[in-house]
Amino acid sequence: MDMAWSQEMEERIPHGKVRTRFAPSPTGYMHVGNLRTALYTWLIARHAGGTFILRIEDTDQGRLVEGATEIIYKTLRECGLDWDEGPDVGGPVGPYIQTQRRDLYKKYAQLLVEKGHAYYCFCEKAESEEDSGEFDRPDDPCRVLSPEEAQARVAAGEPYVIRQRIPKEGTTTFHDAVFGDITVENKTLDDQVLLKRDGLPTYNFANVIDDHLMGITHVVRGAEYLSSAPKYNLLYQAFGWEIPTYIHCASVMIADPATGTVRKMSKRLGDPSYEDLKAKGYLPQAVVNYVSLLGWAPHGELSEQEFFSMDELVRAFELEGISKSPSAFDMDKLNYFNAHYLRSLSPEDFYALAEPYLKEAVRAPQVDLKLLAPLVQPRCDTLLDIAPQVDFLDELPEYSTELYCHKKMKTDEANSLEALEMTLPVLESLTSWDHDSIYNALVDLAAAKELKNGRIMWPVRTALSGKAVTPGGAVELCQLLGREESLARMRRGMEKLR
RNA sequence: GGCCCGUUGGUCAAGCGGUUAAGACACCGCCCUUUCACGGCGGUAACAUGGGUUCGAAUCCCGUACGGGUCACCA
Repeated sequence: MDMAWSQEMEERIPHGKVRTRFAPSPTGYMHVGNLRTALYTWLIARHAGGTFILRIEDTDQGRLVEGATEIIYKTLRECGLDWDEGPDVGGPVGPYIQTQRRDLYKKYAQLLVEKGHAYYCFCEKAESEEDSGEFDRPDDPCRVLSPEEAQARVAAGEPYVIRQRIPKEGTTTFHDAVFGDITVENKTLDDQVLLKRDGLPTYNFANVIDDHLMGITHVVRGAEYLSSAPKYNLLYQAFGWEIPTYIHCASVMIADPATGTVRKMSKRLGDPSYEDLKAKGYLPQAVVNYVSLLGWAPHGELSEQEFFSMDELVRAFELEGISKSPSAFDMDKLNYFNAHYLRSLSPEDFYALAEPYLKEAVRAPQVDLKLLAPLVQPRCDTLLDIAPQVDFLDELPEYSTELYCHKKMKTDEANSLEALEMTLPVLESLTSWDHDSIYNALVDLAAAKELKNGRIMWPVRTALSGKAVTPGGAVELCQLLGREESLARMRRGMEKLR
């Protein structure tokens, strides 16, 4: 057989540098667990000054989702995970979409058949009902077909798959950078399908072929693939190829309030995708930073650091820090990270992000959103927290006069009315409506009456907002609402208290 | 069920034979303060379990329990 094609492919493989790949299936939104895998894969490449490749694994024609590839691109871009080679940017070992590599897999599968490490199978598609309760698979009769007979049936046009021929005896050991050496008995491995009836490769086969032909040095993936790793080794050995470094990452779990336990994250059960989190007002940097620490921890002197810029992450990321045990995604902690990133933003940057949310929530024309933004900035976990804090600016809500009673401020309904009555004329006579003028007027009034500031401030704030909690206090609210609206709301408060 | 993997506070986790077993989130308390936040200070809380090995074990070995993964012509 002419093996020139094989030689040719080999020659395209880049050597000498770390090369990693993220290889998602375009089957929908990007899951938080996928994002973490992508991040670790990218970090390993960047840390080593290597190459990061994007490959689209679309061999399951039945599960393709329209637009999913674009979502993958968008998510990676927003998270700062740039790729050096991929479907859109090309590269030396393309194409980077598996369905465009179709013929390749078939050739390699046939090569394996010739070498005796695989065989044609003409059996009907096995029923794979998980609850069949049957775990033992009978020997495949096609395994013992003579090559001649198999060839003849193929030539006759009979549909077939190609299966890997796993040795019945012995053991296979593989090495994983996270889990160490793992040995299994070959008899526990089944003759997995390599090439499907439709001529496309299975995930397990396409991975080995592509990872080799693309010169991948470090294979990063979820621990759910740990048990198929021995079969990969057998495949690499059958081809005589060098085995890449495996890096299996334990699953990302999520608390299940229904059962009070944790379970593996799943999109099907409504667990958060990157898109979901973004829609819920989380920042990409916060998500990336938080996710980086889910199953990895920096070592040495960095072990107490939790906030990392991308550059810092690239420098700090070491395989040794990857955890063997699954970790639970914790919304509280994500909130903490998001709040931190939100607060770290410059006023300008925060305003740019918050503006659409502020505009949506506040229509009153006199409210200066640039004044409002810094007040809400330290009070938000997510951008979605903005609206409910500022809704009172448009319209004074109905409220109970009990709001005027505050133990620590020593206020009650009676003395609040008095406070408002004495404050109103002071504010009415104010010639300038800026922060300092208002503040000084109120503080001076309190001093003149020998009252604690709170005795004045609390009633004013309450009258202006009708809420127990507001961004900013009495002075800030006066500023935001403007003179007329502020005075009107104070009069309204006095009416209610009388 | 077979095989494989895992197990430090509620959660993320440091630790890699000798520590008062870090730190963070959450929770609680105090301080700051014109509310609430922010910020500061402090507190509650952990090595699944039983055997070894060792002068000494959260760290090494074995068993048990519990949890997870896998056993598709899905990835």
